Amino acid sequence: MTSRGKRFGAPHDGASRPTADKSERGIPEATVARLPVYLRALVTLSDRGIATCSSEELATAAGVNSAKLRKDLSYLGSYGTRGVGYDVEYLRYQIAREIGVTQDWPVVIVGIGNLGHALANYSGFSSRGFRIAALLDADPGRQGEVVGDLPILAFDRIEELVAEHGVAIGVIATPAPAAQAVCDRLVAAGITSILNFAPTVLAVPEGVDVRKVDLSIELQILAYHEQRKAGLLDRIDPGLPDTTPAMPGKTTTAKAVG
Amino acid sequence: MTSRGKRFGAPHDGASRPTADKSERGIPEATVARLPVYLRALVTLSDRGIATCSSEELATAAGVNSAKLRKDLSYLGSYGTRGVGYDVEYLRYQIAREIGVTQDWPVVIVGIGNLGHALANYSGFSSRGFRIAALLDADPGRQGEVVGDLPILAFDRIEELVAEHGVAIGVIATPAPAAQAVCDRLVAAGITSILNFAPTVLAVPEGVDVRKVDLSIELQILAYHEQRKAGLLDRIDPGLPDTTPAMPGKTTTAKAVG
DNA sequence: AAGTGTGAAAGCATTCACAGCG
DNA sequence: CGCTGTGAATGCTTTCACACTT
Repeated sequence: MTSRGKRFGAPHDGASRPTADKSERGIPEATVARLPVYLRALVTLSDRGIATCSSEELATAAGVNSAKLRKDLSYLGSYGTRGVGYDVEYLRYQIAREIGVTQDWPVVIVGIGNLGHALANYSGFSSRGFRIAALLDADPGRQGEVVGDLPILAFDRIEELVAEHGVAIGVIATPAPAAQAVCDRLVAAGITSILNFAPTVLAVPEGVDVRKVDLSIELQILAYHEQRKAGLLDRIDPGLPDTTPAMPGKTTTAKAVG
Repeated sequence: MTSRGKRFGAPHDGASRPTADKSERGIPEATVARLPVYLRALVTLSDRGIATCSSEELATAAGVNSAKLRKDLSYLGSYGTRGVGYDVEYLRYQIAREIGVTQDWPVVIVGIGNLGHALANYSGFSSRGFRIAALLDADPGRQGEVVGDLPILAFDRIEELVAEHGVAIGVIATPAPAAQAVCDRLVAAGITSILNFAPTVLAVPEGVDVRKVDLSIELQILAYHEQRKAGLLDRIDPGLPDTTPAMPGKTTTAKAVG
């Protein structure tokens, strides 16, 4: 999804970016979104001491089918050996390089509430190409507290931190009402990639990428399918309370959830 | 993305499910994934006291373009008025009903570590169609602790809880190594929708939907694009350390990140 | 043999552009 | 007149199937 070149980042849409040239490094967005999954699968295989794997094995470990995997890898180059498969370490390195995580990216986390704490304590950052450069919060009551080795700093210091550490990626873990203002300030400070945990659509200028993680949205998508499964049962075994209870015509004010 | 009918849930893939019949409620998966976003936008408009909106306005609030919004809504029915727009409350109700969140779904959260705590304290559940039925953890040291009104219970009680509360949706917030075993037990207990926060691919039987939320994957996707932006600058202003530092030929053991 | 890499085909999703309705 | 709803066109993604390499 990444919304470079668009004012709003849509959710999970594999919107293609304005490709400079199809031949020149044109990796499809859908493929880019899977490369991290392949990378993790390779790390798992590597940890198990497996030196070589077929597209079938790697695909299984990554939860995709092998045709898709091979097509995806083909955009990176020819890193396999016909008749044999892939060298786990070699492919792992190539994908890490393609993604750009052979070195660590410094990241700032803004909003150190419940979620921010959890993120700050997450141990997987360093092994996956990231390093927390700073924890920021606008609430003076939280500043100074140490969370997972790092002190919470005043949000005001964002410009300084971006300049000093070369931070390009920011994580927003604030309440929804604060998110847009925080986002604007991050962008003004020079941050060009944002991971948004606040349940809000962020508006950003062209050239800034936004991805979002939204618990409620994920649950609601599950609920939709769950309802459908239940509905199938209902048709076999009817007699349960069914559709359209309240909310008669338009303009009524029935309590719809949101 | 939901992987009903597939053994593995792929990440962010809009994999279509085995449609029973195209005419009979065939809402595309990409549309389903956006309905929650529209719902949230409508709630925001509603809170602002706005009674009516055009597709253009709603699309802006939801971060998509109006053609896509109208096409999406057309799968639900004709809930707008030509020349006028949409009644905010009415459309809100219709979308909530379509998603299935006019009543609350009971949800269990498994693994009450840092992230589990954050999820348990998240206040948005009830207003968005969900209710935490129980918090579970396998660690006796955590059991009994009260988090956001609810006590942490032994994971062993899952079957009992599913039966008693009719829980269909489970959230996995355990460490990665525990996730598959927890998942298997949830499925055995009767849960058919899973939201997975553990950085692992889960294998589930047909009929069980899995969605995943993965911080590292999101950050790595951002890193990929960020690297590309930096690369463009490099070509204008060269002289920076560039590609392919270590990792010469295959079989080498350079330290690739994962 | 075994398994990768890849054109070509099929399937989805998005966008266009406008008929049709209030 | 304005704006929705929607076929048709376009573009992307996935799948197929097999030539080709080791």
